Formats: sequence, structure tokens, C-alpha cells
Amino acid sequence: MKLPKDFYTRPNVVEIARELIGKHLYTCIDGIITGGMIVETEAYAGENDKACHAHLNRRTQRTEIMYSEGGVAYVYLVYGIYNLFNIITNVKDKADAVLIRAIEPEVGVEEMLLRRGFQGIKPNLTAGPGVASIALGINRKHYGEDLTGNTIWVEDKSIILPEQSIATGPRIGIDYAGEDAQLPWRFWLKGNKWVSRKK
DNA sequence: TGGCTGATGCGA
DNA sequence: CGCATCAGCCAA
Repeated sequence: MKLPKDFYTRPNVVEIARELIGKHLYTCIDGIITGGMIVETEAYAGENDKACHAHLNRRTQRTEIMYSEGGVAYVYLVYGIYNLFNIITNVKDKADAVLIRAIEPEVGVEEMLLRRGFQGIKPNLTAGPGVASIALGINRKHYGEDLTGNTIWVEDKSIILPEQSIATGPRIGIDYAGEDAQLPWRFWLKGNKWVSRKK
């Protein structure tokens, strides 16, 4: 079942980030479907989160989409190289987001290998937000994409994950965020080889 | 196996 | 100027 709009419009972005572990992310680009199970996410909690691009309700051309009603894509360029894919959550004017950091390849593996320039399947095919986007074919053209549509979407396959199979820890690469850098808002599937970092 | 670094473009 | 990254390099 494709996740409906009201999955994304709920107010607790940390809870949504945790719930997205075990869901399945797919893209259909040029008629080719690729994707797999989400195994790593991070929550970014809008205006009150120093690590969030929308901290203090910063509103620019780049962050504008974050203030939309949940259920759309926020894609931005980092380090001049990588397109990071986020899912916007919460109601209109609450700029929360979940960064998708890693998936376990499932569908369209041949295409993902092509996009990555890989000869054979390796754990880093989709482990990490930059490379996962490459494998899935996501770039800034998908800024604002409706996630209840047929280009990028998330499915609930009713996979049962015991609470203790999900690990949490500080988010990656946000040392600039002061005390907020320590918040345990990164979630991953314990022991899964497709996660970008073990701890 | 782990730490360091260059690549690369745009937002603020 | 520095960034929600990654791969390749080098030392050990």
C-alpha cells in the first residue's frame, strides 16, 4: 500500500523518521522502477532544530518547499556534488523533514548498478544519502515532487520490525548544530549491511 | 582499518 | 566561506 498523504502530515517528525524504517521507497524514472527497503533515516525538526535548514523559520528559495504540507520531496545539493533526498512532513508552514540515508536494494538493481557505474553489487551501492539518490535517479528536478504520485513514493508492506531491531543515535555531519548535534534523531536497522555507518 | 583530503557548486 | 558526502589514498 502506498503511504497516503496523512501519514506525512502528522506533527511528530521523529516518530515518522522511525516509522519509515522498514517501509519501501521507489522511484519510476524514464519508465524504470528502482528502489528497496528504507534502512536508515534522520529527522530534522523545523524551526527549533539548529541542524535543520529551516532553523528559525529561515525561508529562502531553497527551503521554501519545506513549508508545504507534508508528503512532498525536498531535494538539495550538498558539497557541490550530491543531491540529498528528504521527505517533508507536518502541516503547512511547519518545516519538518526526514532525510533518507540508505535503502536495501530490491527492485531495478541492474539500473541502479548502471547509474552508479558499478560492475557488481556492493554494500555502498545505496548506503548513504548521496549515493542512494544517484542509484534511485533522484536529483533537483524532483524538488517538490508529490510523494503520493507515480514518480517517487513509499509503500508500507506490513513488515514487522520489533522495536529493539531499530537503533538510534546522533545525526551524521551536523557538528555545526551545537547541542542539537547530540539529539538521537538518526534511526537505522540494527545489523543491516546496507546502513551507511554502524554507529 | 582509520584518518585525512580533494572534488565541486551553490546558498547565505 | 562552508556545507545533512564520498572515495581514494596512505600509514600502520
